[in-house]
Amino acid sequence: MTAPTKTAKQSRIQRKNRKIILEAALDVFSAHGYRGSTLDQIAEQSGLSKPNILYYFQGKEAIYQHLLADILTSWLEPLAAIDSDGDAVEEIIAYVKTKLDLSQKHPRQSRLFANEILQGARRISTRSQDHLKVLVEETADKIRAWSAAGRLAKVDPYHLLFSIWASTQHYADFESQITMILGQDALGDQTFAQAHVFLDMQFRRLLAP
Amino acid sequence: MTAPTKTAKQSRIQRKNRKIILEAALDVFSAHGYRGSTLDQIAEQSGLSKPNILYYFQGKEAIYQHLLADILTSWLEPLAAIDSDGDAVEEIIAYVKTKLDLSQKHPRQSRLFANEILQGARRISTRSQDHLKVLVEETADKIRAWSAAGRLAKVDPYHLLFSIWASTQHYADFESQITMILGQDALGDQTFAQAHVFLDMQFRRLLAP
DNA sequence: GTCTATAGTTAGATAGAC
DNA sequence: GTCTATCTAACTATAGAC
Repeated sequence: MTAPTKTAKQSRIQRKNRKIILEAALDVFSAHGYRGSTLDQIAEQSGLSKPNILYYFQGKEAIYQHLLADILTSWLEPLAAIDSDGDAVEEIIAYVKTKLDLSQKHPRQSRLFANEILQGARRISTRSQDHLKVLVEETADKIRAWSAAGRLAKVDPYHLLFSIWASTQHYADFESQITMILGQDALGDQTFAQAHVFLDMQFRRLLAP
Repeated sequence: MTAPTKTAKQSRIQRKNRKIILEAALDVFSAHGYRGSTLDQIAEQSGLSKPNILYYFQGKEAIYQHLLADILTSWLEPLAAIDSDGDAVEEIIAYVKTKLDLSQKHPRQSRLFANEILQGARRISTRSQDHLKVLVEETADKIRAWSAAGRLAKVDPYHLLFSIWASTQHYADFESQITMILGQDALGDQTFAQAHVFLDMQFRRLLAP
């Protein structure tokens, strides 16, 4: 009778069903966006009934918010991991590779996030937005320090980050266009290996001091 | 009584109202995606009534398809304009600038297109998809020829195009994230000038033979 | 060519039996 | 915990008066 909440202790079956629902919802939301997705689709994809889904989550928005929060966290982690004491070029090149790997392994998360940003980021809390901004600011400071120390070419730190995000996430977000061009069975290990070679070269040439 | 079609002769008032509707629809579709947009929103934005809109267009999908076709055309034009007899690096650098300018001047078109690709390009006709593929293939040939002639660094032509598309369209498609980071009044001439300096440097360093 | 009224669907969410 | 049945709201589209 009492609906489980995020903080309450959960039984094994509760955890399992919540996980099933979130997995199905990630499929649906990433493919159709928030408004384009329906509880019916999530119900069918998960194998649970619609009322049953609403027993585990307060509503459509609550499911979406849960997914979005998880994605934001995994999105920000690699940024914070950039080590200002490490080798400048190698740190950034490693960040590029991490982001590209995320695009390959978690394309649905990338697409859900892209959908959200594309439509104005209305559903991202001010709290999360501020968190993102602070982390970017700290990263920009690291990059500026490296540039000033002559360990990195003099580049605008913000536009460098935009370029890295854009060119790595592109492989997840624009997957349908890439398969349109490279062929149906495109986005396998081989294509990502080629992408890695290309991006590695692009950013090494750009960043060499 | 007889609804105007695309091919039929149109009166001045018909052309004017169709234009008003398409302009309003571009606002709405680019901000909310296809499913997230309603005829009510387009009606309010255009100042026309909902039935009146359906007098000029067969339905919601027809309006969207009209916009999408226009966007695909303007998207492909600059690709075809790359001149294989021109200076290799300068031709590609000019293409980068053209794409960046398109992002600044037509962000709504870019976002509508990004929404469409992101959600699987379901509404782009096979005809248009083939057209895109052929044009990309021709451009890849030009790039390979330049590389073979030593006028361009040896780079994978497809991943070069992906990188250019991603990094230029990013300024339109991820506008809400950019303003989140750079501040509310970010996407003006100054930011685009900085982006141009950055991308110019990035692709010159990459492409120098 | 434009309007009001409304038909016909589909959506999110709830009630209450089991 | 899970189900069937249902409420209410929103949406696309059409009918028919003016």
